[in-house]
Amino acid sequence: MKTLTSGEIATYCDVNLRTVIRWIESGKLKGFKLPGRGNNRVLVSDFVSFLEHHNIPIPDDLQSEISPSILIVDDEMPVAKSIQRVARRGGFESHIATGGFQAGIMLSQYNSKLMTLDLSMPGMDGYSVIQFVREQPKYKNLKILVISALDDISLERAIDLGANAALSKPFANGELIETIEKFMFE
Amino acid sequence: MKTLTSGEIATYCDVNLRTVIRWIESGKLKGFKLPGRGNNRVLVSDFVSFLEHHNIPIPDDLQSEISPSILIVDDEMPVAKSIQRVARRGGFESHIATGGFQAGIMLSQYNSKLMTLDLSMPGMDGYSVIQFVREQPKYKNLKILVISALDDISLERAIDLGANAALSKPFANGELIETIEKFMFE
DNA sequence: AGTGAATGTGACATTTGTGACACTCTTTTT
DNA sequence: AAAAAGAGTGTCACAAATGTCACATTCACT
Repeated sequence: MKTLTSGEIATYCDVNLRTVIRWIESGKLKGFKLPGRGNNRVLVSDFVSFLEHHNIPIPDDLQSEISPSILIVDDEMPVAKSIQRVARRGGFESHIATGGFQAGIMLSQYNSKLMTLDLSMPGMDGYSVIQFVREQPKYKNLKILVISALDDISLERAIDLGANAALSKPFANGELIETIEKFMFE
Repeated sequence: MKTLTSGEIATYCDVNLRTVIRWIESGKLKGFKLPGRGNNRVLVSDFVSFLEHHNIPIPDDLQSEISPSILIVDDEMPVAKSIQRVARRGGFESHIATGGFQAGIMLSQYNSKLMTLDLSMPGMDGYSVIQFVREQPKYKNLKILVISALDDISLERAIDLGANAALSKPFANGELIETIEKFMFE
């Protein structure tokens, strides 16, 4: 149930804020007003259907809202598959990347909403991945779920660097699906 | 997601606004309409490809939108920097990625026309990178220039997998700039 | 509580879309 | 060769949509 402000919509549509407010007032764009002074909010789903209805291109970072997917980054295929199974049972689409390069490409391709990340992949520094992603404004909404066999200190460091949560491996399926759902439903 | 109005395009093309609207309506120029009375907007990228398609010179201030750049993938910063120096002297913009993940993200972020790739980065298999990129239709026009200290057999294998050229390290600057220019100018 | 950024509002300035028609150039017809 | 037809573009006036600006208010932080 994520919402957008009039200003955000103005940015997305490359249009003046004044115009967005007029759209909402005239009913062209469905929205609602906050109690305060009547600041506007628009449901992402309403905004997306508004865009579709007018053939306006949909920004990349909203793509992940309408068809949210999970990117599973793990070099051990069996582990990745088992994560994927849990995700699928929860009804989520997911993709597997077994290397850093593939992960980068796929992340931008699918605009995933959530990325599960193995910290200790050979030759790939999970920390620097977290750090790098967090420097990119494009992925500010990406949720990062660290899944690692390392100790708690390491997990905490990952959180400090910007991961949204961390699970120690091996993980309990119940715990995993719970965490996934938390992030996928925002 | 920067967009242009019909008026701006009219100015760029030194043409009447009426004409621009007709282009859009007839489908010659891709665009979309705002909800209000149907004011037109055109994505900069669509406009640029429209210009290219009709051999119309591209205005300077749009040049930056498409200016092709080079992505330098090498974990050794000094080597990467030296490649970058050569590229800069040739007048090419370039970016450096020191890890696979960063390379993947940057490749999609910048409009890279050429990627230089070190085959033997710790924990990152250059071959699988080539293979993966070549499977992606999105990057079918990306030129891959392998720069590696490995033997000729390895370089040949890279070519077989889809690299466009290979240089052995250490490389001669003259040779490098020559190769870069060959690919950057198509 | 306080402070900077974001939002809403009104009045006003600009830009844009539309329709009808004129102009130019090329192609087709006579 | 002259005339006619056609396609593409420019011009004009007007209405509608959008942008701009200043300012008050509220929001989202510390």
